[in-house]
Amino acid sequence: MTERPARAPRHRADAAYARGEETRRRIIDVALRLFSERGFEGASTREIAKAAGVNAPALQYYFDNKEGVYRACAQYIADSSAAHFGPVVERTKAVLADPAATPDQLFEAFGVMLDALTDFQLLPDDAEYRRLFIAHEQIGHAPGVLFEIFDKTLRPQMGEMSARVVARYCGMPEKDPLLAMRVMMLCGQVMVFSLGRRTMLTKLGWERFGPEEVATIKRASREHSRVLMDSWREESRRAAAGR
Amino acid sequence: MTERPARAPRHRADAAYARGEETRRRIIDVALRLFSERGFEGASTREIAKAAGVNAPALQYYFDNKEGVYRACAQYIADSSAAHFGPVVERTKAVLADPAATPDQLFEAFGVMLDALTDFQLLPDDAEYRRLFIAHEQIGHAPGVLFEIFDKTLRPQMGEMSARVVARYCGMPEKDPLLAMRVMMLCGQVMVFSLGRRTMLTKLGWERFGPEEVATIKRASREHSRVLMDSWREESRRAAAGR
DNA sequence: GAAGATTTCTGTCAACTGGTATATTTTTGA
DNA sequence: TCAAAAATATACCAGTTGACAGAAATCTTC
Repeated sequence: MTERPARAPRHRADAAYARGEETRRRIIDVALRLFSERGFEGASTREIAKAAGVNAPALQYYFDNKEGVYRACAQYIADSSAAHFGPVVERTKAVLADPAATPDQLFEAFGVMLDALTDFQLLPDDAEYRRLFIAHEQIGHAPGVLFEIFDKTLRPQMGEMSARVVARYCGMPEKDPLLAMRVMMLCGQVMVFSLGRRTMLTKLGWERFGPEEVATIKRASREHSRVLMDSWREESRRAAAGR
Repeated sequence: MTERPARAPRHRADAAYARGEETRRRIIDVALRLFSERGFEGASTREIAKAAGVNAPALQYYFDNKEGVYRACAQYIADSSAAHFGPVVERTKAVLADPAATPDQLFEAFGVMLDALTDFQLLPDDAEYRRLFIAHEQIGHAPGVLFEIFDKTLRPQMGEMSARVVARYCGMPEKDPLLAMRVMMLCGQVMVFSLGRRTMLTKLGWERFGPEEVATIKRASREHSRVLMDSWREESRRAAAGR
């Protein structure tokens, strides 16, 4: 492998030559939609270029190649996701830092994370694009760029926070593999609406996941979580007493 | 639209000319794998033909066109799925037909359905292909052939059976939309392992869903279902008493 | 206002796609 | 054994794809 040859100059993010940055954003916007709808291979560079109002070689110019365009889209999603979950994670962190946190506070912290997950997957307009984009990666039908980013930051954070908060609520050890699975299954109740979107909508006779539907899901998932977490708590208590 | 022109003769399923049936099966085998891995558009007819040891026009000969090949694959999955779930549905039907069925029997009937779902999605070797094939349809990245078939038979059957059995266990009306959502979320606990396969494996630090892992999931999902269904039952009882 | 960097455009390429027409070989049944 | 049916093979088509080279236009800076 030799060094990357001196090629066409990359664009500048300065205020100067701002036009480039503008079209760059426009390309990402359009590409995000098309990659989501048709997958990495299904979306053609020409189509992206046309929809963005530029011509084909512009993609090479701004992103080197098709995968570069995809990579930029993934980064965009990662950034917006981090912005969405950041505050929630901080909130949970604060609750966990308080050694006198009540069970209700602990449960509420988990509930807020669950709500954030629900909103993220079902509510906003661009949730649909995110969902599809992720789905394509999940079936290996696209470079796993977004997954890589997620696996490094967001997922571990969210995973650890929820595990810790549930562990403390139930009096279980934080590293228990059973705990991890249980937490996953709690999240699964919500995630299934996103991952199995089509199935869920037809089965429930819903048109879409509007605000009311999402509220219903949130309520149910909280109730279920409360019931299950209470039962785990009771179980831990009995185990501790019987020891 | 004029009538279909008299084209190349279709193959015969007789014992006579059995070789054709053989290669037909071989093509479906290979196509199933490739469609699952790369999606409808991602899998090229030439590649399928080559992997099946035939040449390109053979696909036209046996299945008219690419979508025909896909359709045959979907039908194959649908058939094998029906074979998998048929006995379970019958079993539940029998329990429901017994007016003296005990709560334990009712719960067990639901548990068996949940187990079947888990096995179906996680265990067998070709579960992976089925899963991916379905996933591609779920993101609209393939003709919705399999979904159509499923929506007509399997899904309504499984859905109605599980709803009825849970309703009777909990003393809820069968048509309650809340019930439908609750049952979905119960199934979601299991489905999330299949739909979000990659995420789940990395989060739990598992290599694959082997027999032990599946057993663990089954045990947990049954416990959760029992706890939740009991709580719903209690809720119905209270509602009936307080009325 | 010119030099130089940045951005956009035209034209072209080889590779691959699904599909077709048509010829050849194999198998069957009388 | 031999004609018809079935199965396989050869050669080709028009359309699309990602990528590239290089010219042209636009903007910054001095």
